[in-house]
Amino acid sequence: MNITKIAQLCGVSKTTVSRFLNNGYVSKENKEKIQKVIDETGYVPSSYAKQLRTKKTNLIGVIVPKISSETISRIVDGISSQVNKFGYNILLGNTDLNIEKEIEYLNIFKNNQVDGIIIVATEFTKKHLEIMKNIKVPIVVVGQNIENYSCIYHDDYNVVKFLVSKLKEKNRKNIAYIGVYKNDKAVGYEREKGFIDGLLENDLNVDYDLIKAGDFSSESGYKKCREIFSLNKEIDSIICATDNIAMGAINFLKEINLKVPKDISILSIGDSKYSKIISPKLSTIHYYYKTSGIKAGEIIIDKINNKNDKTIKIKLGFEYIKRESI
Amino acid sequence: MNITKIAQLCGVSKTTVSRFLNNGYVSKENKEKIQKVIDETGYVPSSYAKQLRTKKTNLIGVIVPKISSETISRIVDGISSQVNKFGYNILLGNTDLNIEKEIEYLNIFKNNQVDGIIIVATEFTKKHLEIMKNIKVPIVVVGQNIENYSCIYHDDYNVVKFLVSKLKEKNRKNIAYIGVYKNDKAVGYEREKGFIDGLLENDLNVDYDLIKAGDFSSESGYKKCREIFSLNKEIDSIICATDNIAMGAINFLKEINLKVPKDISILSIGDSKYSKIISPKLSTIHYYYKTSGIKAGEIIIDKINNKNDKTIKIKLGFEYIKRESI
DNA sequence: TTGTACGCGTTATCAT
DNA sequence: ATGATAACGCGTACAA
Repeated sequence: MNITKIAQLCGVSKTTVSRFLNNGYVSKENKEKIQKVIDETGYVPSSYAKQLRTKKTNLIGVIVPKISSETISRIVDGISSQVNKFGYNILLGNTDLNIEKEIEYLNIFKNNQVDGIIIVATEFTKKHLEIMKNIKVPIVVVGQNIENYSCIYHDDYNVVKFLVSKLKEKNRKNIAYIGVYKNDKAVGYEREKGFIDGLLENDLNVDYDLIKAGDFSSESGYKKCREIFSLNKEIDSIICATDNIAMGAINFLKEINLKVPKDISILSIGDSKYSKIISPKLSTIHYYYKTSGIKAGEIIIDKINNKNDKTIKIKLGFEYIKRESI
Repeated sequence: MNITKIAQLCGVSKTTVSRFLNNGYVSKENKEKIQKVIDETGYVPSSYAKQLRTKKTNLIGVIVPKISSETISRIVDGISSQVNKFGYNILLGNTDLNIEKEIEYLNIFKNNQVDGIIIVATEFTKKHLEIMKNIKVPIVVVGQNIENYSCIYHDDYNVVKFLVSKLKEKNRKNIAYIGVYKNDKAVGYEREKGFIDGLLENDLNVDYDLIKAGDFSSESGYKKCREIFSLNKEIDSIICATDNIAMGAINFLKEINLKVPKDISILSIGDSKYSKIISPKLSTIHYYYKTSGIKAGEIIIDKINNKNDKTIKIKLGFEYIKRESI
């Protein structure tokens, strides 16, 4: 079934049917006639023919490192709810933390196939930027601030500085840090930098032995915590780059019979669903992940519809959630 | 840039370029020439023109109730990893638990736009089935067994029966159950039915006061647990339909100073990332969510490529993960 | 091995 | 208010 056949069944030209479908001027008579035939036949216009003609797909390409992560899936949730309102759908590029696949998806989305791209990446290499430069559709970056691109990100650097000051308030002075590898710019690099500068600003000693980096898992938190305590140094608190890491660390502390928060204070970032369920409940930072997805959706649609070429930067705030671990 | 211009730049016909792109016979000379021009220009064939011509989009429509859920995102992860291997991508339909949107997405995906549909729904209404009947592309259902459709699902009914027998082994006799509303066929209906039949098979008394249904949140688990204990009945164990619910229940038990597993045994289903982090670590059922996504991907691609019309049913097994809560 | 000519289903242009 | 016709960019019979 196609527009020509519908036109024949109605005894009108396909131009009229097309006008009917796209809200052009059609006589009442014909409107009714066409609607009836469409209902009877269950006709749906071919999206690819339409795309070929209009150069629009109503698709947003969303590139993410790992869809099965609470953080990422909340961002995607936000993007999806926002762009759906405007009739857009999501073409999902799940890269499984594989940088090659990120590049691959950028290439797939290049030129056509999608009307805009939202990318949530941990690391932007030269290769990324080179390809992105040659992409004609608008691009929005979520999670970090990349020069010359519209970005939605959190203030990772200052958040950790803030956490250090919270510990200082409680008179904690021997603070360890468990983060992630630094090629992750936001979670790895920025947060660790915030930690070190936070110590300096609060006149605390920077002991690089107490700064560890692993991956995003709770297992990593557990291991790194063990490493820290094997040094036999005095430690009264730990800042963890993510809730997951904090949970692993707490598990290790339980094993060596240290009480949180009496013996050791723990602070982390994420406010994950489980941070308020576990015991002790985590004192953590709430980040607006879903909001960041919504904002990214807003911006990309503005760029698409209004050919808005401005580079927009949105630094989202944060909320300190005090619970039991401090 | 299009195929005609590339052809001009190479001094060949566009047919030759098309053949080059689709692995047809082209002389070595021309192959090199064309490759060079493509590299220089960064040409990427127009996907919509190709789709219009071939009637293939290489897109799989994936409809899910909520992408920001550990269970769902693991399924999507599996689908994505599998279909990517065959050059397919995912068009994501996130319905935010809104049945109307499920119907909407089915309509969007109808006829064209995608080559196949994978749907993860909690409830299949008549309206769903009516639309699905009229969809020409293959459909695979994940999470429950729907007549006449290929399905990947878990054995929810027998899993809960199994859990009841585990409690019986430990001589627990007063078992409560916290589940979810029964219009969710798999998690709501099947699991609760398994619970009741499990009691009967083990010669245990069925007390409907001790069977509660809420939503999927830990808050619901907390509330329902409180309701159960407000009855002042003897209770020595609780089976929870999900890990989340179990975590909420455990939090309530802590508040009334009941020890898990000494006073109360807890069993649940899901083996979520956090079930092994919290204290006490949950004894739970491992479900193969990612695998179910992979299988769904396998089947849909088989259906697409081989026009395989058989209805395939896969009931996945489960694994009992004994930890500390029993 | 290569090229010509046509058609996929739609929308845009221009006349009427 | 309506219709004839071209064009979007590609793949593919068919002929050479």
